[in-house]
Amino acid sequence: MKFIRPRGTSDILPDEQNYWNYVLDKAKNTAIKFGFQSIETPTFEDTNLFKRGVGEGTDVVMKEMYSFDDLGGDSITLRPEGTASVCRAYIENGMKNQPQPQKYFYNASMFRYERPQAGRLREHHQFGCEIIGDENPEYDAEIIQLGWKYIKNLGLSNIELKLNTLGDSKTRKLYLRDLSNYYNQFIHRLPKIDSDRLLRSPLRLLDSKEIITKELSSGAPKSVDYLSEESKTHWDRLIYLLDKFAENNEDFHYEVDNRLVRGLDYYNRTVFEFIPQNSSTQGTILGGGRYDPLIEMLGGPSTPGIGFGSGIERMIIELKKQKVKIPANQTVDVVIIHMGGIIEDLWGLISDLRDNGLSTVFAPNRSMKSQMRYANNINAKIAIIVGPDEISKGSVNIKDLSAAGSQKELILDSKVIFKYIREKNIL
RNA sequence: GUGGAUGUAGUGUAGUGGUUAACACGUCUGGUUGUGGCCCAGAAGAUCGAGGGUUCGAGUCCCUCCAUCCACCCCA
Repeated sequence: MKFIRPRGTSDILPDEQNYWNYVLDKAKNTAIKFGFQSIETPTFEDTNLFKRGVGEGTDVVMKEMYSFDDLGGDSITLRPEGTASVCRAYIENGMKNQPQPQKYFYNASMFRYERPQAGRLREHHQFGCEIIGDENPEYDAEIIQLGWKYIKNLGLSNIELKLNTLGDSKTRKLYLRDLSNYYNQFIHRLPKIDSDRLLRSPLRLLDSKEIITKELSSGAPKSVDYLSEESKTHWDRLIYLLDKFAENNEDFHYEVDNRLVRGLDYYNRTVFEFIPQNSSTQGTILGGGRYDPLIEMLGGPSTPGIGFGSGIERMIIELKKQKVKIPANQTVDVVIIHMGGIIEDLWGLISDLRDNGLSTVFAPNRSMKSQMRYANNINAKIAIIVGPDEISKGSVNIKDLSAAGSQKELILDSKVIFKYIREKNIL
């Protein structure tokens, strides 16, 4: 019986870690520059949190949740997304008593029972950012700038930013009604997929891939025309702010796409996505929007919020596709090559080396040639060679593995060894 | 959940019904006594994704399952 990992999960092996470290470093550092703070919430939550927050009618809740009853009989769900949990934490911990708005970032596994594909997993990792407690469009602009800056700091290019507004809940109902009515006129011409969807979520028809629907969609009512006075002001202001931002950042571009829809119920007003040009269908690298009704829906005080989630795995796929140069994995600094069963005489030295910041390992107990090969194969920078001869003399041989024939005998004294390494500038 | 493609050592591949499944990279061991990278030699490593079936005989054909990939759906 062989075990294999569950479908749609992945092992992130040491060779891949430089990508993960790179992406997460850029993500965190960028968010910190924008004044965001790290937050962590549990991997699983009360199932109702997601039903209530994400929306009973959404695909995510209806057919993609990892839900189960725990031994106490409570229904538990592995989080399918991050925002609901963060908002729950905001409410539960009384974060409204902290300076507003609160700005959080997190990196966490998300779980959705989906049919796996490249860039779509059952467990994937999201770096997410949220601004909670201020409804002004300046923060819409800020979160978009943060997303953009993050992607830019990663060294990615040719990423499109798409932007839309869904209006607020009142005008949205009106809009949805008119949108449904519009498509209903053509119900007999719609492909079955879309006539089905029309009942569930009419917004979806706007970004349908069916040719007929696409044609019909060009004449469909636009959400921008249904904005309330406030939402219109909000939207216009956001556009103005982004245009201003673009004046100082030449490579910042956005495109208003009134077919852009997002799948979670809590979104209102601003929604946006960053999508690599000529990407496949699993292309969205970062997506988010405003969710003003959410906290109240979860039983908290009426509190606006806006945020985004970005898929780490998708970022890495794109980094590889664009051949962005990533720093290599950290390698070992010093390998101790030892003969004659005297390794225990070197533990003091090994300890000193580590305490002074050098990653140090001893070679496996094999022939010297094999130990040297080992040092080479793990890309170590320095070999320190000690056998019975050196022990009796109280010395070591130290060798710079990047240069041929650079071996030097030193006395077995960590200070002398550090001095030599520093002077020779080997590391 | 729907449709399609694929599945051979750790990785990448060859093998297109017939003896002990091949090659490259990687790993390990050697190339005389304690010195890596190049080179040379050798070894280990695959019940050919799993289980059934057809056949005298299957990695090769058929079925089921599993997994990966692609499209849909959905989303990060």
